[in-house]
Amino acid sequence: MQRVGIKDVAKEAGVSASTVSYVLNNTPTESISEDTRKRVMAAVKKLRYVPNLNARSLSSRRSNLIGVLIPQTEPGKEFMFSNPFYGELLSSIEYTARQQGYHLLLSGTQEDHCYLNIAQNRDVDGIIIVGTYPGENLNELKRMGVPIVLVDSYVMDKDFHTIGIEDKEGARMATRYLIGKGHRRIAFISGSIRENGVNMKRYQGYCDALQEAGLTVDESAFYSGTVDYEYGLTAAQQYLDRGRQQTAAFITADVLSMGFIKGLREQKVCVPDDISIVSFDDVYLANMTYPSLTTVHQDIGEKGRKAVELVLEAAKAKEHRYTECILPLRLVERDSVREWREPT
Amino acid sequence: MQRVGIKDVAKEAGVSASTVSYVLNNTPTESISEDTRKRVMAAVKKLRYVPNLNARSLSSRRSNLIGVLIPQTEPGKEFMFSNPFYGELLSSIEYTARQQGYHLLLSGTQEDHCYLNIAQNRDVDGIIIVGTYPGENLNELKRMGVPIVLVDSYVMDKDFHTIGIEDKEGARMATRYLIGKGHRRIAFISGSIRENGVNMKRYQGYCDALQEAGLTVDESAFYSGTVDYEYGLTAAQQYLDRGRQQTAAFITADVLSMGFIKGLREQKVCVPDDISIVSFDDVYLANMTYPSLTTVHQDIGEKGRKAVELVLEAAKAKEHRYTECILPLRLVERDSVREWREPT
DNA sequence: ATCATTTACTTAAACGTTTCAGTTAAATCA
DNA sequence: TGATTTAACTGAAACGTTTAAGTAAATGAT
Repeated sequence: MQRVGIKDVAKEAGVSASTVSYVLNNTPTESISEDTRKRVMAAVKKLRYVPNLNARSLSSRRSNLIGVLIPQTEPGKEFMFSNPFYGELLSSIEYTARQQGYHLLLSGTQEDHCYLNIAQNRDVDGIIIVGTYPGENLNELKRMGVPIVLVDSYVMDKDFHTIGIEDKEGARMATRYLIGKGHRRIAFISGSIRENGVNMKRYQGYCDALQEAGLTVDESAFYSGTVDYEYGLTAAQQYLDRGRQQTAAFITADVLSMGFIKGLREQKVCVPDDISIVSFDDVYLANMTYPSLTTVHQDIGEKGRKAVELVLEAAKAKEHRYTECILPLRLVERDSVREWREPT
Repeated sequence: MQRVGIKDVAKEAGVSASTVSYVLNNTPTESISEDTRKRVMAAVKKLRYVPNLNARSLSSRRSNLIGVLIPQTEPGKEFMFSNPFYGELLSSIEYTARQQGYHLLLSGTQEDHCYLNIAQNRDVDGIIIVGTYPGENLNELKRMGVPIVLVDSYVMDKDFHTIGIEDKEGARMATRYLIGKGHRRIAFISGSIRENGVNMKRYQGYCDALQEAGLTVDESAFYSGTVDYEYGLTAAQQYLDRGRQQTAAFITADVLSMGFIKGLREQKVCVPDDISIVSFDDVYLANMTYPSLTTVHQDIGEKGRKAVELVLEAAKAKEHRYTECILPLRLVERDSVREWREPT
């Protein structure tokens, strides 16, 4: 099975291999006559030539490849998309990249350090990392001048471009909204709160809103686990076990809310009649479910587009300039919240 | 920024580059002394050497890369994962591939023929194509000996391995189930019915079940659009416009059901009280929603695993042997169906 | 002691591009 | 007219691996 290479095209067109390369790449510093250009293109078409991008990468050190790392929530858990948020984000990244002639090298991230490989191995032009990772590995990444965009990460390091949202402000907005509806005891339900993480920021926003309103932050209103449907179910059980002390909950992910609502419903506790919920993300799902979720909307599509934009910009720029991009949020009112009047 | 290459390792370890290569690849035909092996590994560690996979691909014609093509339902539509099914499938594929040391080259597929590029360009070891595509392009693919696995496609061509499910039988099972619950007028709601496509098979199963039971296949019970939430909403409107003639519906995708249920609810029509629904796929979502969906369960994780298994098996085998894999289905009973007694 | 085999390597030619540094021949300029 | 520039190419050395073929020393068989 002989591949047709650039030399075959050259022979067919009666020119040298380099000329073919210049034609194909439209190299701006080289001048090619209209005639040769046509002959080359004809040969390309005739022989069905498609350039081998591996060879091109090797030679030029550009690969037209973007590495994308998506967190795999649990080590053994097969579905990294336990949160549909990632699917939507990935989809947007893929689409945007493709429009610009880039392909995606996709990998989930567990405990191992496979993203190092992705970076160094294939000469990717840039890397988009979704979520945060242990700092030691990030340091490894820094030393290999590949541009890196961190999505939803609060690693404050000027060597990485970042793109995120106003997590704290969004959480504040959500909590305030519940307070505005008359709620005084509001649960906070989220994945794990690591220092400087997204959930931490959201917790801060939640606390701020409570304090502004003169309400106390209650330890027993705090629920923390993993960001998935299962923990939503668990949180519901915990809520019931603790005696249903809150009339509302701010939940940091739609998928968590789904589990929470389901868990409650199994015990005949209804949303929003018995407890109101505001959640976060506004994934596609949030409007499909019953009750539909009142949630903090973030533009996931835009997040993906920006991530690609940033990474390609950085790849093309010669000198490193740090960029940060924070996307706006807004609250979308749907059916998971009701006004609350304290029974007298 | 000088990359550390195999030569640097060789120099450090005091051996030739090929020896390093042999050590790294554990080439079974070469014998290496324990001493050199250790020296090489030490040098690798010391210099932080990571092999360049592009060069390796170029030289060996193996890339440890699997191309994955996921359908993008509509040309302009950004989210190829309009159906969460694809996200779950992709996730499984990614995980399985990674366990075996393979990475994914991901691309959506629109009208353009980008999957040709993926195949030829990067020397992918195999391609997994989800859904069906215009035959002409498939012919192009055939001529470049890359193993190809078609997922959920009824292209009957022994040059492609295939993996799928008993679509017809599953639909029959679903429809029968509704009939067993007393329903006599059952709608069929699906995406477009292309010749030989998955939806066509499911339609056949639906028809079979009706005919077995002596029921007539009614034109006005047939709804066809695109496989997404939006069409679910539309179908609901159509159902209402046509005068709610059916007491049940077999819907060929969970995501369609979600839209359908939502669309009905907006008009105060309830599932399962007013109309029963059995759908297909059993995506993660199907159990999260209210009412939870009675649906034909397929093992999406297994589908992904099998796809990778097949493609890698084919990549390693010297001679081409056609394989086909059909996964079993089962009906999962949840809350979207009720018994129906014809009012007298 | 001699020849054949095995072990443990090395050399060098691919793999298919890009790109720097020439090399012509024609066009332009003084 | 001769010198200089420009347009249009070509040759060959990278890029970082793999791998077939070769070699020298050590081992084994006769």
